[in-house]
Amino acid sequence: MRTLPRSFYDRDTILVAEDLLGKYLVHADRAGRIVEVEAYLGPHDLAAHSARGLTERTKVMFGPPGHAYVYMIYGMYYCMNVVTEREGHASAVLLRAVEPIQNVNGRTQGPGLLCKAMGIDRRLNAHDLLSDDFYIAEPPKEKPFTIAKRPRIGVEYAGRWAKRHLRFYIKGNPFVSRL
DNA sequence: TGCACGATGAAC
DNA sequence: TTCATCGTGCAC
Repeated sequence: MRTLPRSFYDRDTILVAEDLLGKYLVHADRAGRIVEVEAYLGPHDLAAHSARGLTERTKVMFGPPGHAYVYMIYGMYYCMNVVTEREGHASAVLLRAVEPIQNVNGRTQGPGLLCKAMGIDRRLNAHDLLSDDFYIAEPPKEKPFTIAKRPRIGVEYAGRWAKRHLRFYIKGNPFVSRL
């Protein structure tokens, strides 16, 4: 499998989000096919963590593209994002669900369960995705699919940003967390 | 130094 | 609709 190059992530976040669908997320001996994601467009996007500026937690979002932004949510789950666009722009794509491909145990529907099943935790925060043990790759073979677009989950507080269709998933895939 | 609150998931 | 559970961010 071919690991996605840095240039893949150094592009418009919405394009990266849509292109991540169908790709393989690999961590150690585990692999999952990405079937649902959400785009967080930068400091101006009120639903994005980077909207409150550069902080200890969000500094990875402000860094170079192609790195993982992993944080703990509600004191019990981890969420994984892929940092996009040029350094300093602070945008990212949240991985919400994967389809089990290899050595994945348990449910993978939802960002928290996805990380649990893939063995992803805070140790992988800021990890470069152009590495040998944790990366995203072009799948060996891929059949055509339709991309569905819906509002993001759990960001009702973000005003008009909450209404935008920035969640993307593979239409008809049974591993998508929510329709 | 203290405290309110989540880009969740599961139970009721 | 409620709750578990804790790191982060900002108020004091």
